[in-house]
Amino acid sequence: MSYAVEKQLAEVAKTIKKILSVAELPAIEIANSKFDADFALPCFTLARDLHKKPQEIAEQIVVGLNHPVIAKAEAKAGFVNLWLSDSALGSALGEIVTKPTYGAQKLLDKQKILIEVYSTNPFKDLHIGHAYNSIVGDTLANIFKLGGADLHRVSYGGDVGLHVGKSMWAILRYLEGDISKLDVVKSGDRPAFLSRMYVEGAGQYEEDSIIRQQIDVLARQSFVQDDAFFKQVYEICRQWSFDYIHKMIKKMGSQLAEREYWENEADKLGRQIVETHIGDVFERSEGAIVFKGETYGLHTRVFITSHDTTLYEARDLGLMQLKEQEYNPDKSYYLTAEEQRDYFKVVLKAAQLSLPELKDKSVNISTGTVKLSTGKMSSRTGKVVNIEGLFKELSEALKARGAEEDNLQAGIVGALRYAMLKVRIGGDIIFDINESISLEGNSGPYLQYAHARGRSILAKLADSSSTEKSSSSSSHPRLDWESSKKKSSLLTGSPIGVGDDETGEKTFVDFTADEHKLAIKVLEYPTITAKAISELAPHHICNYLYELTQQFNRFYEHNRIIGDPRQNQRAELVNSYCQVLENGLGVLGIPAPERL
RNA sequence: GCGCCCGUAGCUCAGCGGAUUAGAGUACUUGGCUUCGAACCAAGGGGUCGCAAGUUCGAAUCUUGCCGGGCGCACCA
Repeated sequence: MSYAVEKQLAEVAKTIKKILSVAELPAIEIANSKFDADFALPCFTLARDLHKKPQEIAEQIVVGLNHPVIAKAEAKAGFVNLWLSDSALGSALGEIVTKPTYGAQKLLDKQKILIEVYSTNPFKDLHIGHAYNSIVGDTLANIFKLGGADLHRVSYGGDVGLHVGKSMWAILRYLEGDISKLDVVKSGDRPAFLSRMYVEGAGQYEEDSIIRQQIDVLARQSFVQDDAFFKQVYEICRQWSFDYIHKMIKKMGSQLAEREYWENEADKLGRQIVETHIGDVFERSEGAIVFKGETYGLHTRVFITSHDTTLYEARDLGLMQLKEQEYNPDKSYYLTAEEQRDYFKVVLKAAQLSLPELKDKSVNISTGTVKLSTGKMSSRTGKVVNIEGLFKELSEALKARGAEEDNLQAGIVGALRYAMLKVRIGGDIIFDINESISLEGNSGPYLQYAHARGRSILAKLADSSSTEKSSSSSSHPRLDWESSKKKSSLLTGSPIGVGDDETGEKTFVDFTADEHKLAIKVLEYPTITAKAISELAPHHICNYLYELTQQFNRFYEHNRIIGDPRQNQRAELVNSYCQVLENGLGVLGIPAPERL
């Protein structure tokens, strides 16, 4: 995707190359915000090639540069500082309204990408770490999509193994052979019930060696499932879990996976892969089947235990194979916590050797650990925070601050997602519930508020213009003031808009300093999306949107929109701003309600 | 012990394919609502960018070595 500003700058770069008669030019950067300029060209690398001082080169460019896109150029400290002309700015802004997907890129065009958006274990509780992982997964999926990828969301559920044995042991004990006892558990209580059962089984496993043996038997049963009663109970409870997981995923503002893989189905395939490669990839050791990673600078891991059950390692191989068969993707992304980083390297190496057709399609992105700051929440519960408890806390805090009931959910999602997405993926994240629900400063609600504020101005304008005129209410109220004007050249949008051709009325004739600043910030969006896509870094979008809304709030503070002689132009500008903000929030999975 | 990740303002973090005068939020101090939403804006104090060398005209950013913290290293997921 090539946006107007990009094209304009490319033209300027061409001109500068001519002035210096060089073939290559460093990138024209967005100027540091502490300087007044829009863009800057550093001349330091040029200095080496041309054997001149950077400042001399900068001055040479300034003297020679005469381009309609550039209103002003200045040489300072080895940089050429550049200001965009009003006409260039105006035509670039027009794109935002005409392209609803403004910000989308083609960096990943035609790539088929698979991403595991959540990997949860049924039977166990969902805690804040699951929330973080799934929110990051969902947002990365949005970013891949923004990059033009053929994106597929999948998930993986651990429905076999020891943890299932632990849960099932406690559940079966509770039932005492009578499955109708499950009916007593009301649907709202099911997650808590399952969570209690798991905790009970896990506790007994540690304490009692006889129970441990019973649990081991049940764990094996989760694979084979040849006991009818076990199977019946297992399937009901697993369904309860998945219903709950789906509910929570949606509540966090994330999308469900289009294909949900279960360990159950990856198990057989995984075992088969391991067993057919004993000798060339895997080897027997102390009764288990292992992969010796030391040969490759990694460590040894067990794939099939000495009790002849598969481990996560083997099942992951099966999963990779399954994904390959069903999707044949170009890239397949796995999101894991950092403690799984080295684990994943081993599995990937084993996969590379035993399944060469996978090549290096699988990529692991590791996130840090979610830690709670020592707030009242962690001290009260004393342990990991259950995800529903988190929702409750967020909801109460928002209500206490006077949030409208209708938009409570939007606020919760905004606060939670933004708090988790605004920092770089990879490091540990210190989650402070009080800070995350704070409506002030660099927060989700700040952005949502700033959006609602802008929309409310536009709505007000739409109202006044529709009451003045015979009210033929448009389906797009926020563009109503447009109807009172002639079709603006902004909306037709000359492609490159260098302003040579001054035919027709321009919505943006000139810009005040404040308008110019806001406009430049709005137009920075595609540069940011490109960065977020290539680095897989949602936090760039967060930071940008925060700077954008800050810029808007400053503008709003000092400039009147309704009733000002420049009303129409400013409304257009606010509209562009709202559009970009809404687009950006959309990528983050944060709703942008018209009112809060 | 080996490997990976991380040390930037009191706290939470951006900035890291070097480049104009290290930035935000929060907390603290202060000013601004008869005008489009004050969940806002403006101003102030607060930093040996963990330490030390090296590369460079120039390093928070690259290299090396230390120090400090987290995680992983055989049958949990």
